[in-house]
Amino acid sequence: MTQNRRKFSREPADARRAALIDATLALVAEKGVVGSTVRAIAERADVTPGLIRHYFSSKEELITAAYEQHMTGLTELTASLAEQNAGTAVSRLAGFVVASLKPPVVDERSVALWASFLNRVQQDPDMRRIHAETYADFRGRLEGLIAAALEEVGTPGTPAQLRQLAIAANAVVDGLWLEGGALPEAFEPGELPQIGLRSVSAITGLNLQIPSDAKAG
Amino acid sequence: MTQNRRKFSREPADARRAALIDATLALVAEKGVVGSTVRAIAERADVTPGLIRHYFSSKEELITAAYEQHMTGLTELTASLAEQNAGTAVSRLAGFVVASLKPPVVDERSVALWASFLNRVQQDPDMRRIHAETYADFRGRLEGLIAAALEEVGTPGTPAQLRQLAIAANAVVDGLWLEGGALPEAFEPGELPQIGLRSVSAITGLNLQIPSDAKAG
DNA sequence: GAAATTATTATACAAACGTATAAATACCAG
DNA sequence: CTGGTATTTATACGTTTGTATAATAATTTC
Repeated sequence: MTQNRRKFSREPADARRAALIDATLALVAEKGVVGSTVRAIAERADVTPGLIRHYFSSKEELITAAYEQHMTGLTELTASLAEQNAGTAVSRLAGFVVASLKPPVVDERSVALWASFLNRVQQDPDMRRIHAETYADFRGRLEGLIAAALEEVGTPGTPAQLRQLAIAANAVVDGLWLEGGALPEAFEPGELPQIGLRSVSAITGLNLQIPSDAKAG
Repeated sequence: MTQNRRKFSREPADARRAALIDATLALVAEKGVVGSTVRAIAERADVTPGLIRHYFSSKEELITAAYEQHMTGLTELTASLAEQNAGTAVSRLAGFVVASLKPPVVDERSVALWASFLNRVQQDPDMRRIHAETYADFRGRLEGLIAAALEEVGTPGTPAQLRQLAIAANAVVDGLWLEGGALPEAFEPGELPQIGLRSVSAITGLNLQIPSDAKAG
């Protein structure tokens, strides 16, 4: 009988960890956390199941790591896409809103991941901490952009006002992001960025121009 | 040896179905769909696992029934709470917004359920149909209320405008609902209805008074 | 180039899963 | 009070689950 033991190569630990996390995110988006079995994750990463326990002491630890990467990655992706819009503070805010409401940020997979992790977020203290931190980070960036834009046009807000404006603007963006990812066929291409800009304009009293690349969607 | 077979009583089919669905929703909110095992659902309903298959031909069918009940129940609950605000069209709109952003509509469990079902919604055609219908129903009610309020104050909107206003208002409400249910400790009591009213006012150009019972939360 | 290291695979195990089927008993009709 | 019915319980089966441990081989070290 020929030996069927499979060939393999030893990868750098960082790359292997990253590959396992990527495979986890891909699978969690499709099947949810409980539906993503260790065996299926290993198969997606082209690795045998045992290896997962060499890098993560339990499935739970892998899930937590994947969640943290997804959430921080989402904010960083949005911020980096928004940075293309230099210039005035108002245009930076507009760029941030638009970036939040276009692909690749608006995406079925991203929303699916967010939803799949929510149960754990509500029950596991570590997950809840990550959620609170990433939510505060995103809303904080938005609040900073709004504050700068209001100052720029000569109508600065009080801290209490800024807090409420940030919560409201964040809610519009989150709501549109969610619905765009959950039910894409309900919206015309480019509709979400447009509505997002109008809404944040109305809420803040700013006049957010539609950036030239806002149509893509 | 004494017989340990448990006592039971034969319940009306409707009541039994309802009890099984209630148990399913309670468990799905905590553990997600896959994490809600048939055995655990049966235990929560104080029944043995086999009985579930007497009322539902598979776990999937039970899950679908539970989802439909949850989503239609949520919209009906909101609408019935909002009906207390009779009077002008503007106040009816305000009442609807406030009802959407207070308990019992804003609730960790409700948001958990929404999130838990999303995966199935994205992959199962039946679930997706239910999702699209309930989303369209909720947004449609909002659009009707906005249309009536705008007419009332003498500034009616075009269909295209009404559509965009409804999407935007729905996004604010959904975003606030979601964040209030996902991270309750991030908001002051009564903050969500207040911000919701201000935001929808800004978006629609209407002046939504704060109903007298908007403070509770 | 031989030896040591450890990343990776292979195998095993008890527990839990959805579902199928058979046995029992609460309730209704007479 | 006595059957008949079908709701409900009990048991069983084959898979799949997360995890633990032992065997192997790719790579590094000297």
